Amino acid sequence: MILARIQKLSVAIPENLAEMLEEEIIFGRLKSRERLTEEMVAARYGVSRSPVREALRLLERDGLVMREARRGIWVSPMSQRDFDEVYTCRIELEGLVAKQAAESADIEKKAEFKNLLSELKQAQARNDARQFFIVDVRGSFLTYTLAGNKTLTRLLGGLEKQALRYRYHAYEQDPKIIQLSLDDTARIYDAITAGDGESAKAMTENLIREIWQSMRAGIRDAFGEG
Amino acid sequence: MILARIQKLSVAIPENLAEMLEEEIIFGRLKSRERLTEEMVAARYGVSRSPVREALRLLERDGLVMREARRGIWVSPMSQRDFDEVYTCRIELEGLVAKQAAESADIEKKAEFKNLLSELKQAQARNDARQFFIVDVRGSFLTYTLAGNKTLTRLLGGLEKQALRYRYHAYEQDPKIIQLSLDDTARIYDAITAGDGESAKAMTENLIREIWQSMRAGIRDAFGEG
DNA sequence: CGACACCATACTGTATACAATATACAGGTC
DNA sequence: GACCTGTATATTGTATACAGTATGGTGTCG
Repeated sequence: MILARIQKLSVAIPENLAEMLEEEIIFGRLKSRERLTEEMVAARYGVSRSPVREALRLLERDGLVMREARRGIWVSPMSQRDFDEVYTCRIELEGLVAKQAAESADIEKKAEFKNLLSELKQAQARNDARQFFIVDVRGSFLTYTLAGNKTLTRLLGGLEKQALRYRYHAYEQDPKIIQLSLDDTARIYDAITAGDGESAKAMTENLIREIWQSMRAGIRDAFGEG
Repeated sequence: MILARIQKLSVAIPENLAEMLEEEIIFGRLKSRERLTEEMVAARYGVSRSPVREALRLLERDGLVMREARRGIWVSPMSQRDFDEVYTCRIELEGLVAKQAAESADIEKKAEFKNLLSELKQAQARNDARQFFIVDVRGSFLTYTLAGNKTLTRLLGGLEKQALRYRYHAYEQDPKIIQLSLDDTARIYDAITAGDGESAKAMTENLIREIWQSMRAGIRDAFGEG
């Protein structure tokens, strides 16, 4: 999703717009509660309001913006409450997808995890947070692909992005949070590659729960309880 | 969602259109794989293509229609595979929502379950399947409201509808499947009202799993493995 | 000074017009 | 006859014009 969008803009403008806005929101260039007027977005990207409206519907679907009928659209507010919601859902669904991914027999795809892991380490070494998160998302999508459950992928797509907003914020506050993410991610990848569904699930659930707990106080301090 | 839409059509046309199309799809008047052209829908409901496009985006979000860029939109195909996907996700998420609903202290809302249950029994006695499912959906949304987890509600909204398609189909094949649904539903309501989150969760998971298994063969016979 | 009504403005919501693209079919070429 | 190419048509995708509504300010009245 993120990435790989140059020169694609000629087709599927709404999807591409949505991806670009997504990035703006995840990486905090569009801030929580900031208003988005259709005309502003249209002017900024040099298109008309029609594709903008559809792009905003897509963002709404993924919980990145909130619409109030006939009033407008705002970047979704962040709060500890929202964070809790996203993470309680993630625990269940990421656990399930890890289990189903582990049960896949697609050895070649599983081998990809090794490359991703080294890319993650490189990004971390270079202190390139943006790249780190982009690769991390690719890892998530690899997991989703392995699981081969389209419905689950659809649901997780809309959670992953919200989660990433919080994770990127946490990184900005304290860059060494990446270390935690990297260790966790490596362990998850290993569990999936090993092919033991039940333990992959349990590990994933535990790891996400850990991250959740470690980030929780900081989120409250930054955004309030909600 | 279903229901309560007469005279609201003046505002929020896309949402209302989506609800009506939703019903058409769930109750099988729009069949699996049937093509939907924007102009056809627009003409049928006496509106222009703009709100139709947005309504179709909403249906896409909930997995009820599939879009292929620049080719068109089709009612999502049903299959045992898709059914399995929806139900594996439902087990996790409905379990979670039941737990969180049980933990709510909103006694008045919980009391509503009693009324819903008697409505369900009436609908069953009258053999009014459509009404049965409509009330059942209201029960689900009451549970979601009690849980007070907007993110979870957003995710479940898109699963519930897909699930209902399969459940309505099963009903058409064999009307006494409603009996199973009623018993299950009553037990779930009781568990939530009792306020024991963990057991509400476990019960819900088991009950959904039971329904899943009982319907699975029939779904394969009707729609193929996928 | 406060409250209410009115109007201007800005924006969302809808309709329509236009552009671009996919599909089917006809005709030509090998 | 098989395959390719070009063109007609249907449908999606985008731009623009118009309608309706929420908001903020101004003025008037109590």
